[in-house]
Amino acid sequence: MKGIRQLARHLDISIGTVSRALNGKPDVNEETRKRVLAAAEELGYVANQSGRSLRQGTTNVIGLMIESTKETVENSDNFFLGVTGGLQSVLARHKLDLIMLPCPNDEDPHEYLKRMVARRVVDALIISATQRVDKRIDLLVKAKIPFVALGRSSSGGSYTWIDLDFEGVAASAVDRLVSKGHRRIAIAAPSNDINLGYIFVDAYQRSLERHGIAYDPSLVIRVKSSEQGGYQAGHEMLRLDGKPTAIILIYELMAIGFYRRLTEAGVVPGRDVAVIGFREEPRGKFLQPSLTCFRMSLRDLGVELAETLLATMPAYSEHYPKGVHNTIWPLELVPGESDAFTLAN
Amino acid sequence: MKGIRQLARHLDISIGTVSRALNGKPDVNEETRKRVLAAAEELGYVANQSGRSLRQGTTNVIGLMIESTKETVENSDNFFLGVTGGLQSVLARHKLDLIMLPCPNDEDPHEYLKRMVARRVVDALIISATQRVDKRIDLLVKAKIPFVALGRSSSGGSYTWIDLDFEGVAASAVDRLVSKGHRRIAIAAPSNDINLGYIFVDAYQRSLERHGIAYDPSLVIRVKSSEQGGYQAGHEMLRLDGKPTAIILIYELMAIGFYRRLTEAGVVPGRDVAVIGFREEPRGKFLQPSLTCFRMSLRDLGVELAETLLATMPAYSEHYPKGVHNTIWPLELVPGESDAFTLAN
DNA sequence: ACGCTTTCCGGAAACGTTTTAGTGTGGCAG
DNA sequence: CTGCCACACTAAAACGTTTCCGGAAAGCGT
Repeated sequence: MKGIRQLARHLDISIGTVSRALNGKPDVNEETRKRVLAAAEELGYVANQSGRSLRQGTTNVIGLMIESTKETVENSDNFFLGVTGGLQSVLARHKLDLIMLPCPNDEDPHEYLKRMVARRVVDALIISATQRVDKRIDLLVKAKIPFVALGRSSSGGSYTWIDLDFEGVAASAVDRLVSKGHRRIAIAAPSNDINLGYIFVDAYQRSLERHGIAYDPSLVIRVKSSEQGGYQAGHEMLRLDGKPTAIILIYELMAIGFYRRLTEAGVVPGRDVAVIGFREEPRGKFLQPSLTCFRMSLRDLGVELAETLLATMPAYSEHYPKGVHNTIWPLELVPGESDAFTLAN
Repeated sequence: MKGIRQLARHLDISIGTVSRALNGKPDVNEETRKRVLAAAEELGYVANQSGRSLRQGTTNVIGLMIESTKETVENSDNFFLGVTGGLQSVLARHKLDLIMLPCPNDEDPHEYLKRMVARRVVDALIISATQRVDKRIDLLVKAKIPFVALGRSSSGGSYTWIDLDFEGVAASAVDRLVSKGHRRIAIAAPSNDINLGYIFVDAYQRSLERHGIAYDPSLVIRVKSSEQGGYQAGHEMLRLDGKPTAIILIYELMAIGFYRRLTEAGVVPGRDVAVIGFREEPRGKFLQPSLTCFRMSLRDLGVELAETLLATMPAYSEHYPKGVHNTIWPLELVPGESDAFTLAN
């Protein structure tokens, strides 16, 4: 277990042969290979990663960069853990390991990523929480590190990303509300620079206009994507002139605070105002009335992410269609009672 | 940026000197050091981690192993992300990076850990979700990898761990309920092998007996630590002979389902039965009535974890008290309305 | 017997870094 | 002048692995 040399000596065989045997290379007798494998198992030998990485210039590790800002901590809940399941199921087939790289919240994500890239600790990366213009993308493109962004940025350049189908979700939500007679539909969007908020609101605007409803900027409420933000959204909505009869909440978590503020004001969600949330959360079930929202499989998203990532890695491009992929990930409507409120018209 | 050799050539200096200059070693002229540092910055040179690790047998990386089983995904929510903040703030001072190692849910955690250890990809480890008897601990002890377990096991052997103060929490909860006149107090504990459940129930039993209340095993309800589990717990509690007047829920998340089942039966939490939860969750606020529970700072726990871990690492023992540490982490009671129900007696 | 191919294996170089041992210079005390 | 030391540096070894290259042995057709 000191290294391959010990193993080779123990077998009275050259280390080159041992290495080839272990790595499934040709040019080694099947009989010998069996002996080597057995001995490795018995002595508990596993190749030292540093030595291997140094030699072949590859680490066989994929990094998933996540940010542990207070907001992410409060919101993302099971999101990343859910995605890793699907990721790993694909990566394992190629003997790739996944590690999560949590960016310290007192460090600039861009600097952090630069450090990780320079140290060559991963072969490829998945970045998340993509900003509207995200310097990390230029960095990775320039460094020629294969990567896929979970969430598209708005900066130019061609790179691989996967993003949720905000357009589809916004259209579906607006269509549903309009079909119930609503014309003044508000939307609560996150106030930070995550690109999601902008794309979502754009799609919301287009959907409205498709129904011949003029876009009213005062109906776009920008708040923190948190429970408090939802409360705030409820507060602001109640103060609006020409009160909206429906609202779309981009983060499901907002619904908690939103309901609370409405209840305080004696307004009943689902009866006096129609509410649609966005991403389903397992623990959203408690909400009364149940929230109409959109569901996706985190595991499947992980699988898609892994396959898309492998496609960007030259070493694996034989199995996966090479090139730049831009994928829109669909979600499915989960009807609830929160948008039961219907306007006669 | 091809490597230290390029940098050395560019400076017309030997690579040994460059290395010493960059690493703050003595035997290098201050003038030279400045030149080297400037050139490294300018050319964007960062040492290749594999080369360095290979040479010095150390990776400067700390691993936090987490399990992404379905249960963990549903429950752990922001727990790990919250802890990483504190962890990193300490580790960064020693130029140590933190990575999270998510164990694939189709792989045995013990095997996974063995692989990671053998590959020598981290210098030290934090393991979590400690089992009642946990093979991982023997493995790490035997391999002489510095580690700290988040959660103690019940197997023998001396190793460093940090665990939550279940004894204190159980005693505090029982005392509080007893002082409100309750004598039949149920407890909902997780049905898996996580050691937490056992320790908690033991402490619950001792607390009861301290008040002269006989321990009744039928009041211990073992369910999944999830929302469904809470529903199940509510169901079982309603069926018990000699209905309990109070209950302790080990996972806050259980409260969602528990409330739901009670509501279905027309039983009002806080009025007809006293409920105390365990660990506060940011998104528990929605519960009506608000749940009496226990709070701790995840960030502070992370700091403690990091310092304890460093104490187990020989290379850092100068700054931290060396040796085996066993720490009990306190929590603070957060009074709510869920245990307002008081028995006259 | 000869040449050719195939099969299997050993030797050695290479990856990028840190660290040890050694070298040359100059200053200073004797 | 000689010996000694401190200083700043160079050269080279070492870490553990993979992979390239060459060569021995065996099989096979002529």
